[in-house]
Amino acid sequence: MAQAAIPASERRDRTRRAALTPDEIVAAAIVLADRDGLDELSMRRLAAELGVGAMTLYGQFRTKEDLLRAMADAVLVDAAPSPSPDAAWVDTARDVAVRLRATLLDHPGVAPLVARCGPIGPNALRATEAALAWLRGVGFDEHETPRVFQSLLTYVLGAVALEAPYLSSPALREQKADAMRLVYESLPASVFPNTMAMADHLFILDPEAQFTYGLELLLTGLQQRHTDVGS
Amino acid sequence: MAQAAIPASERRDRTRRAALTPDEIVAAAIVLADRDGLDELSMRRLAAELGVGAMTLYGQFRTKEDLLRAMADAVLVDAAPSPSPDAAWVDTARDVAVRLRATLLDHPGVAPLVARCGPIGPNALRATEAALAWLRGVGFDEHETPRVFQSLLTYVLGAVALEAPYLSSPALREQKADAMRLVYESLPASVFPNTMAMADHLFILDPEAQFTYGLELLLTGLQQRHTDVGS
DNA sequence: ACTCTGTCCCGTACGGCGTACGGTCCGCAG
DNA sequence: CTGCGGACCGTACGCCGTACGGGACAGAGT
Repeated sequence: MAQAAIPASERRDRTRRAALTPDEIVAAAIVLADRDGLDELSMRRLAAELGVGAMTLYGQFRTKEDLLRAMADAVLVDAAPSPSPDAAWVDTARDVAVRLRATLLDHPGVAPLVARCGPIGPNALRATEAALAWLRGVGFDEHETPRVFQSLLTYVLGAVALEAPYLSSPALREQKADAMRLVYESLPASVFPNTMAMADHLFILDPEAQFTYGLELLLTGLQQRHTDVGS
Repeated sequence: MAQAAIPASERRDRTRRAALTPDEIVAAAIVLADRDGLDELSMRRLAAELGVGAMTLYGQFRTKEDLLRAMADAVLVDAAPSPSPDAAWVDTARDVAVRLRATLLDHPGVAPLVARCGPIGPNALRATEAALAWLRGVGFDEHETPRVFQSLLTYVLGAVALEAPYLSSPALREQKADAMRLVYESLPASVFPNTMAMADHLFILDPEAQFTYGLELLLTGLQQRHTDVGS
């Protein structure tokens, strides 16, 4: 093969390149997943984006699954709560939930992976530990703390799961919008009066306000529970 | 080709079979997805399960995506709330949330699709309409109702998203369990004291109780909101 | 200077995927 | 008997994840 003819610009500097690091790969994978959607993320495409051959990636990740797990965890740097001593714990709770949601929605391609992979990566573990320590610190006991943590996490992940698809790729977003318009225009108003009346608030408008609403419900319940149990 | 030699038992009764219906296909797809996991659901395998060729399926569904949407919706028959007139509305709310979760966990292979596809199928729309009508009936106004509905849905879907992977296939369940055991055994207890202390309650034990706990938080908040706003 | 060795990198190939296309077979209407 | 319309599917194409084996190159040993 006429390999000598390949120009240096496409050869990605064939002189030893300090090895393609896992972090470079993960970063590129996240960019690709967020831009084109998770379905469009293939090992070949990712490798092409990095200017290497597909099999090169398998030097750093035994499997595509491994890479996906790494992506899910990479997104969770800075997910730990940042309690300020002079703020009410409810405000800290709200803040961490809002920040986590924002982080995940910044990475709509990666968001589905976070729920699927579970909190087994180093960043996820660090954030979990910090959250648990904080909850213990504000007066929840050993039994209550994991329940509270998990409840908040559940709500945030649910909200993201419902929102992220609309952001994850132009194609999917448009397809959803089409389907919804079609439904709302051809739906018999006599059978679905409430759906029609509240359609706008149901799915489209102001997901931020919707998220806040449910979060406040949760926090109200939490506050009550907190004072009931003691501390 | 020696087609005459194919026995009738494998030919699936070549005499006109009243056409393979979409519902048969969807039912078989759900069984397959729940048994082997969503990743194992391919058009070829599904067709083989039904005793037909792969391309036969495309007579009923333009695309695999269409089939997945149909599966997501099929699971939602009976998802509508069943309010009994002499029960408190909070109890009805709890009941519908618990039932939806149970339904989705009965179909761990299909559950991820429900969040991804949105409520655009006929069953989903029927259930949504019924839920909205019920909420209006118990005193939530036009602005509040979709918020409440969406908040409950968010929590249930989040909970299912966190639980379903553990049920969706033996392979994945075992892989997760392995990863978690490994983490919990090789984790430096000095850095992760809280995670270690509460590990059992965090992820493994009694997801049902965990779900109920967060649901009660949400219902407490809802109740307070309900009395604040009026009715 | 010349080999040796380890490390990175990747060309090739295999089996499986979704699905476009163009038949083939059948029961029935004329 | 002939023709038709619809259910069914064999084949093929371009992707996918990834096992395998080998090529290129830096530095160590002689």
